[in-house]
Amino acid sequence: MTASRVMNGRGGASEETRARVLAAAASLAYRPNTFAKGLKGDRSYTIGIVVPDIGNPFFPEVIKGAELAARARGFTLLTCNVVEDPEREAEVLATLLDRRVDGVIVCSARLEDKRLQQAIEPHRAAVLINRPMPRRVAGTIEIDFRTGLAEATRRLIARGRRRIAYIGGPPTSYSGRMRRAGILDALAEHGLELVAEEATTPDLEGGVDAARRLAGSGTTVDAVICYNDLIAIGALSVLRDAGLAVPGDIALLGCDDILAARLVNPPLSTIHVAKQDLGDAAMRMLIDRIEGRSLQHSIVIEPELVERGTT
Amino acid sequence: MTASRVMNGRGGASEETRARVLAAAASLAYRPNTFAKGLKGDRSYTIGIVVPDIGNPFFPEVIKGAELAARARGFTLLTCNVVEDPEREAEVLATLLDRRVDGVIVCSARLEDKRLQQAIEPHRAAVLINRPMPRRVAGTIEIDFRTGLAEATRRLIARGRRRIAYIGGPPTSYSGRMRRAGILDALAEHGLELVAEEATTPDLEGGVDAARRLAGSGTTVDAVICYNDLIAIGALSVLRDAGLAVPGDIALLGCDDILAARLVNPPLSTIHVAKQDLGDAAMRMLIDRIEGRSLQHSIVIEPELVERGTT
DNA sequence: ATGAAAGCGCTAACAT
DNA sequence: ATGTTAGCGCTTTCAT
Repeated sequence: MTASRVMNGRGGASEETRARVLAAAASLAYRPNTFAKGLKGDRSYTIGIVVPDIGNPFFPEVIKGAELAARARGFTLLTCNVVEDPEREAEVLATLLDRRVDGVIVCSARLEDKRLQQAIEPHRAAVLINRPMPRRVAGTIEIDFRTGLAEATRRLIARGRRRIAYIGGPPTSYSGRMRRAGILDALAEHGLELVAEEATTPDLEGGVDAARRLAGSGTTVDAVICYNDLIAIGALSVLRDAGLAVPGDIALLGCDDILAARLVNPPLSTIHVAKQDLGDAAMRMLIDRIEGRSLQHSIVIEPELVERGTT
Repeated sequence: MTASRVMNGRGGASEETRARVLAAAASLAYRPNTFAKGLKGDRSYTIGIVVPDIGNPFFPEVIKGAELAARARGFTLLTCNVVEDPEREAEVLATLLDRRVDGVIVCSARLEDKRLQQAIEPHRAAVLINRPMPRRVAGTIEIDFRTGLAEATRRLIARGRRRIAYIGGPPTSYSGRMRRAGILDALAEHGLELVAEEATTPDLEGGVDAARRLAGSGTTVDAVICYNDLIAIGALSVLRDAGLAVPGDIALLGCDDILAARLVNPPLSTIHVAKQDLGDAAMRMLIDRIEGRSLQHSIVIEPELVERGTT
């Protein structure tokens, strides 16, 4: 017991005893056993973070932000990759529960509402990124894509674009629906509608496929808005191969502002999201919830249009 | 005890008892306590993976490969980001030990040999990616950058390049030293030497800085080989801004073959590394070591030159 | 200031 | 086929 007190800096031990304990610990290369600590105590100082695909450059940045914030407060991160599969998401959330994590952050959850709520409720605390949820169940950090995309679409219209197409991402993505809604909002203000629409996987190949389908459909289009930058970059290569000028013939807009966006030619116009800040904010909110001070339930981050060479 | 037997599928329980236990477990939403399991047993079915920077697109791919392999065998991954700091690396390896992971994979370790060995030895099993180590201490997966870069340099020389510069990465990177050695090997075969050399951080900004220093030094150069693609892409933008033609005036070669490499303009010639395979191979080797069947100690993967538009 | 007892949830070893 | 005992390493509670 005395040793325990000394090792945890609880005081209540004479200076001499303290020194002896510390010396013994050092000579034995003592390290506390996390399992024993966790078995008794009700805290594991571990947090789970779930992302749809770590291979998508958006998420490592979020993880990085979250990890830095976690570490600063003495928490370790358990990163779980779901590979875009809702089943895996449920599975992973259960595993995290078994591991007695103190809380979970779920990025862009792919599970439908009811099952998501079921998977999350048993957790002591949770924060969702880009997905609404009753405050009792989870805190939320939302990027206001609806406003962001409405704004961007208005800009496109102001530049004379009328025949706008949308290439969407996973059907289960809440933020994807918001992006689409924002576009429709702006379009409606001008009595316009989407002239074409495709849905695809949120990666380069998905962009290539969708752009090909779009080109094959014969619909004339003067702007394409994409669910994310990866899709936009894939589409860009198809447009270029088809001999279309970007932005001369067709304007192109991505979303996320990943590293590659400014490297392609022409550099991709996109909607910038502060990815590390997102992870940082989520982690702070989660730790607040874990520690019982639930200051705020919902944070909304405004994304920012970055016009580069494709609009 | 009977419940334990049923839950672990150990048999030795009547069909009727089994059903009752399972029913009770379901109605209680029973989930085993990982800490209690871990406290008793000597296995946690958790593996730690340490990377220098999760923000560098190379590593998420490795993690993805490792995670897929781990999950297939019932292990969970603990991902740790070191942000290029050797101290953090030692710290993280100790934390992983506290968490009683069954083993660790360390990617491109930044710690110097002695401390690295000390940090790794107490672990039950370890595999290092791109760093040699005595077989008793850790298994290794190595990409043969020396041969790869020698080959690539020979190709550059064959194309008439003579004034070759190298922009290196972190001084503590073993694989960086191998890359450099490969270049020197090929150069020496033709009685050549490096005409200039810079070292920098392995990211876009590092590439920009180093290329500026190179340009400012006044040395004429007709080819630049870079530690990785990120540096090469940063350098590319500087060269372009300086009005230099790539590859007309200067050839440029990266390393890793990250996604962005084929997206820049002109597309970057680079040395392709099978990143997911790397993670997969490391995880298999680690699990073999954990389970006592240490089939092989060292795997060498040959990288492959991909010539695109910058050479 | 120090220590003894008990228990967290699980399983290996040993009965019955 | 089923149950009992004990102990993994730690901390909380209650003495001394």
